[in-house]
Amino acid sequence: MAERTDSDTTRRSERSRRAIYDSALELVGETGYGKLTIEAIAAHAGVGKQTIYRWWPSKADVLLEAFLDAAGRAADEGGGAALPDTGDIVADLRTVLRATVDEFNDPVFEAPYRALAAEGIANAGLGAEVTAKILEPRLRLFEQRLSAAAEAGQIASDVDPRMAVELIVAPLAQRWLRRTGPLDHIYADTLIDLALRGIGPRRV
Amino acid sequence: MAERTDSDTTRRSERSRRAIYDSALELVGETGYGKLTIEAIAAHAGVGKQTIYRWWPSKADVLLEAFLDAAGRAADEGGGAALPDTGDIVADLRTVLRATVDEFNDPVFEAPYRALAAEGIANAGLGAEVTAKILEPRLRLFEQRLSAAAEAGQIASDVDPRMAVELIVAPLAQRWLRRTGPLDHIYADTLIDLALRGIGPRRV
Amino acid sequence: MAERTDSDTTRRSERSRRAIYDSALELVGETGYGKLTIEAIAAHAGVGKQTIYRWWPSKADVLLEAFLDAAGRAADEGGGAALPDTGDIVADLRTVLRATVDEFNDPVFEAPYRALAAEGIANAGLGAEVTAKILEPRLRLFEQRLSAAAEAGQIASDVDPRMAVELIVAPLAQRWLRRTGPLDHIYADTLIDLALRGIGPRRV
Amino acid sequence: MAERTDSDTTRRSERSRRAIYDSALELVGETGYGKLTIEAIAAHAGVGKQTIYRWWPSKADVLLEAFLDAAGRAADEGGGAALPDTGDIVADLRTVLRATVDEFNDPVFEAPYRALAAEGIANAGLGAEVTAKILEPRLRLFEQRLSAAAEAGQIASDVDPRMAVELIVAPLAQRWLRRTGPLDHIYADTLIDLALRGIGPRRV
DNA sequence: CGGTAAGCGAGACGGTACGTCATGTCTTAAC
DNA sequence: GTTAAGACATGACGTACCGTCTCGCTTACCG
Repeated sequence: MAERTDSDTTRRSERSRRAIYDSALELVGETGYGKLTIEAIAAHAGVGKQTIYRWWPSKADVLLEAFLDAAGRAADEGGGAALPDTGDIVADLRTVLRATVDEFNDPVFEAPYRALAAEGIANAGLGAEVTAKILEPRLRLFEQRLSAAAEAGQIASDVDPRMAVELIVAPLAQRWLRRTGPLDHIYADTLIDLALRGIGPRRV
Repeated sequence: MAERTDSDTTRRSERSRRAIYDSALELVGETGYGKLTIEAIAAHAGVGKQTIYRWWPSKADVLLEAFLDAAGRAADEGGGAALPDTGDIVADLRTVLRATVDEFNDPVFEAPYRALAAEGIANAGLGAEVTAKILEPRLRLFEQRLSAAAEAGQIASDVDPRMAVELIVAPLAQRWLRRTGPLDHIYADTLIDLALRGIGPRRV
Repeated sequence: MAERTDSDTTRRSERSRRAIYDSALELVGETGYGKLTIEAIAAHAGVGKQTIYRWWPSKADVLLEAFLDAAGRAADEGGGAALPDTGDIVADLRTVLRATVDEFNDPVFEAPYRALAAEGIANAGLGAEVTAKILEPRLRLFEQRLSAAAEAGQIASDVDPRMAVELIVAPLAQRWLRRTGPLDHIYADTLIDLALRGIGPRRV
Repeated sequence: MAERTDSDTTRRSERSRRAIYDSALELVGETGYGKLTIEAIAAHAGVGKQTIYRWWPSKADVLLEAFLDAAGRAADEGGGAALPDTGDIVADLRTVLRATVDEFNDPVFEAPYRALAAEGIANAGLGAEVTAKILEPRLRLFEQRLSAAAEAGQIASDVDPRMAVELIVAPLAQRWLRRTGPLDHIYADTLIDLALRGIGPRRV
């Protein structure tokens, strides 16, 4: 992650990098992404501006790395990578989607991630990075869990797993991003139910 | 729409407003939202900066109104408001979602709308406006069409229409916003099929 | 004075002109000439900007007329035009120069006049007007009084009266304009004494 | 002079300062002080506006320093500080006052100095600076020369030297400032003669 | 005495400059 | 030889006034 440039990275100040990460996350929460300034990050971190420009190409990249760093730390502490697999796909999806809802409602997580999402939507380059480094890894976990469920006969086997993932995840993401409705555990449960059953006419 | 402020609006220059709308839409397509400048809009429109600041609180609002104005004109020309209702919900959804896909792939439409979406995601105030003025009206059309389909027995009648709409619309919107995959007619068709059937195990 | 333009002046609003004069003099005292604004004068006078632009070519001219108007009123009340002539030139000069010192120390008089003087120094056109309408009439009074004194043998008769006037008046004006020293009655008296005697060696 | 602020001045760009001085003097000559613009100075000097705002509080201060810098250079080249002392006070005063007249008639000198004088008259703060840095040093030279003349018996010894200086210098300065008459060598000579003799009745 | 044209208060307009802020590059001194 | 500090050229910000214009209204005059 750190080797964004080909400079000799060995002399890089670890202390400065940490301070920059912390400042970026703190300030984006306080002032919002639009008013987040490289100068403010540098000043708050007690660091020269050049130290930021030397290692990162834009403030979005600073924030992206800061976010990934924080997420990595959280993952190390918590369960980490894989989705739970109790054998019951519905129960497992509930666990995961409810946790996701809680994350989206946690300001500490939400502020930087929403900023990155918004910037990634506007800016294709950053968007590709955000997708590759944050979104896709997560979607792949869903794909794997759903494939396992299909093999276990709990999910239709003729469905493209990627499409299935999107059918479940997209409505929740959309509600969060566009703020089109409440985002709570009930919504997560209802969504899972609906995605599994479909909205077509009931076959007796 | 025009009465954003409570100033006497009667003296307002219609010519200037048109020029500002046109310039905003043109420039956002050329330079992107991030590099879109009030000064550039004013210069391109042959208008004083103050004329923009007098009537709009931010460049996002200029763009929002410009977009709504253009959309209104397009709607006046084209069919306009309601979704088609041929009696066949699947066929109608295909028509509409394929058209939506085409819109998302049309640079003239995409540039300003993507900018507004991104800005609305970062900025709750603008987001509420975008949602209320662009997104919700559209979602309501879907709700109405789906309710009619439910009465006709083409859709499950025990499903919250709003949830049903989201199940269909959100995956497409997310693909577009996050650029997580190709966005074409096949995707639209597949999505409709999947949303109707659900991803649960096939019941015989 | 009023016929600055060739417009029909008969329909001109006397009430507005008075209000503009008063506002100009009041505001120049409060904010200084540099920050004096046509818009502020108009707003304070409850008058449209155009009413000012219609009748005066610049804010300096507004102020000049306002000052002349006020000076004319003061002159009508007070003695008015001529310098005193008691037969004793020294006593008369003392009277007049002491009064001048008092005027220069009176903020109500000083603010607009200093502004006009400064502007007239920077701007030759206005300077000519100020000189012609304020300064010269006053200098001519001095010339006349000194000529009378010369005939009476109280002043050297081989001296150009204009030069004589300047020798007396300029040091006082200079002290006031450049603030190079205290400006009081003692200074006035000393100056008169010195100007009469000269600074050359005493001829026993 | 340069240490107007308490910022570390060591990093300051000498090249920029020179360019700003030159531009200020050139532009004030071309467009006059009223139309002199910080933006124009910056553009003409190839300098950012902020570089001017960083080091000077106002355009008047820029011009003051530019003028002092130019005057300092001129003084280094020419004779510089002291007034001539040939032993003949009248001859020396003629030399100096004629030179002063020539300076006042030289557009290169006149434009910035007149602007500073006018601005200093309107603005007490700048006026104090102008007086302290330009006017007073010059007046002190006159005082010294006149004191020497008094000791030599060429000037009345019972006259306050400061008053004597003003009696000679003020009329000339006023003629220049207020443009109340021609400013030439004859005027200078006449003025000196008159100031020495006084305008009182001739004592045989 | 009723129509009409001017002056009027109001304020939008295209501009220019203001003084501030942040950008990304650069130089310097200190560690 | 990277760092903190911060000056620099650049360029956009949002504001204040400029001088011009247009809008309805009021008011005097003139036919």
